[in-house]
Amino acid sequence: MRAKTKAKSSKPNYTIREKAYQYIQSRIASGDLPSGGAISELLLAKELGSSRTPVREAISQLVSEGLLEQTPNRGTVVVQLTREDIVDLYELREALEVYVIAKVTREHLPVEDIKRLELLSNGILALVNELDATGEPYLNTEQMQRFITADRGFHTLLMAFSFNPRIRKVVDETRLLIRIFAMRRLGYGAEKLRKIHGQHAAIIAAIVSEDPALAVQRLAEHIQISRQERLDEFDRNRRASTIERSYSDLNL
Amino acid sequence: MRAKTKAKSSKPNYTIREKAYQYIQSRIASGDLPSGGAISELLLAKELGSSRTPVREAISQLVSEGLLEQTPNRGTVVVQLTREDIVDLYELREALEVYVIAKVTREHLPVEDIKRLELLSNGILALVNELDATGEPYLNTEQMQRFITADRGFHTLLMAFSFNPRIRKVVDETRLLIRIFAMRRLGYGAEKLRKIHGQHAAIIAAIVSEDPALAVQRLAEHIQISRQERLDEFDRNRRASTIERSYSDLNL
DNA sequence: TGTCTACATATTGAATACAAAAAATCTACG
DNA sequence: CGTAGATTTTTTGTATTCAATATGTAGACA
Repeated sequence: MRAKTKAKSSKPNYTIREKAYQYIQSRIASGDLPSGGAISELLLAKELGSSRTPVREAISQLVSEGLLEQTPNRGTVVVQLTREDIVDLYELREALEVYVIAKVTREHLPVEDIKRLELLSNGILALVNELDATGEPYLNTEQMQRFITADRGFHTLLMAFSFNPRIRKVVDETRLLIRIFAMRRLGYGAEKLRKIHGQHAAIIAAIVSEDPALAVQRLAEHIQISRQERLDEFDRNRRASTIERSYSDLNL
Repeated sequence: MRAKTKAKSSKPNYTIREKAYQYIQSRIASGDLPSGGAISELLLAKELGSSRTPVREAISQLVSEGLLEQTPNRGTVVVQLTREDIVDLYELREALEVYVIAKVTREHLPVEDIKRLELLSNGILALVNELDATGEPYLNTEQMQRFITADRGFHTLLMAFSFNPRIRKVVDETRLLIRIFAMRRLGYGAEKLRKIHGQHAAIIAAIVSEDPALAVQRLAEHIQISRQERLDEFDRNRRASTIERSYSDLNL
């Protein structure tokens, strides 16, 4: 097995630039800065109590990571994913995750690593039990947060086993974009959670039985299901906002 | 088939920042700024006749693209790929290219697109003929350039058929890094060219016969062979520079 | 001679100032 | 009224200045 990769990304970074980066990203993630909304360097600088310079640099970075979009001499806006963007992002994810799981499965993953995957997977099962116990139909916000952490952790850990920081970085950025812009997922019920847990468990089983083709097939399917959900959501939102717009058109 | 994607990346960009970006990148690509060498904002600004500001922004972008490496309050250096970096980069390429060729092959590529691939592939064959005709054992610089163009074009075109600009971007950046830092390939002879052409032709054949698995296998092998060459080259260089260093150590 | 501290120098990070371009507003004219 | 053009305002792009941090060096002292 490959040695643990050098930790070159250890940047405590007390720079204002980094603070600006965190600040802007969190405001995008929270939906505070809406998709398609304009970004004002001056305003952000004021809010941060800094000059425009570090804000500009943070914006540059966010542009290169795909969260913002810039047109010269015009300005910067929060990216607005199209339907095709979602498809493209999921393809990218699928290509890389599938590659990694094939590699990982071929290379005989240590038992303790399998255990860690199962732990994360069981976190989802725990949420199912909570729902069953309380009788609530859907996850509340805090539980939803735990679900996202567990689900994300599962995939992140799987990617970590590739020992390829570059693949990891691309997948992380891809997942970030999807999460921020194509995911307002609400109302996860016990049934859906059970399905997802089942998929994760099936993937782990395929890894344990050292069947790369099966692992690939199951992970690909898992991702494609997730993709379809995002697309359905996107279509629903678009239909909704189109209707909304029609109404406001009538008001003119 | 998917519609042609919107051309959002059309930036003529007369900004100094963009000039600085081009300038620095070309100096890295030419080997003028050596791997591991320090980057001076002030010096580059002077050379460009500009201030540090646009240079800084260009540097930021190059950092995010992986050509430069930055440590806060210390400075910026041209990235120096390790052996593992090369392995990682080739894995990334393989994951994405393999995914794309599978997709493309399944989707029945139009004849004219196949023709375009063949055209590029034949460009390599033409070089073989030139070598045979002139009796030269190896490609000269100009021919080498044409080979790189043809070889790169083949893969780029293949990726273009995916109609996924995000995958294309990642592959492009990956290939750029490999080309700049892990490729000082010289002395390509007729035999090597024939092999590469054969591999390309075999890949095209697999696409034509609409056999995704075969196409995948052949492309993967093609990439892995290239990877091995880079690694061998890397090891040779390292051995050479190690010996060199031993000598200079003796001189102390 | 070796090491530690103080000072000098260089370089990055950030703030401010200025210029140029685009957007918004206003005005004159049809 | 509406529109074309001019003017004002805003915003981006660039230059310059200032501050903080790190590096290099010289000299004092053990």
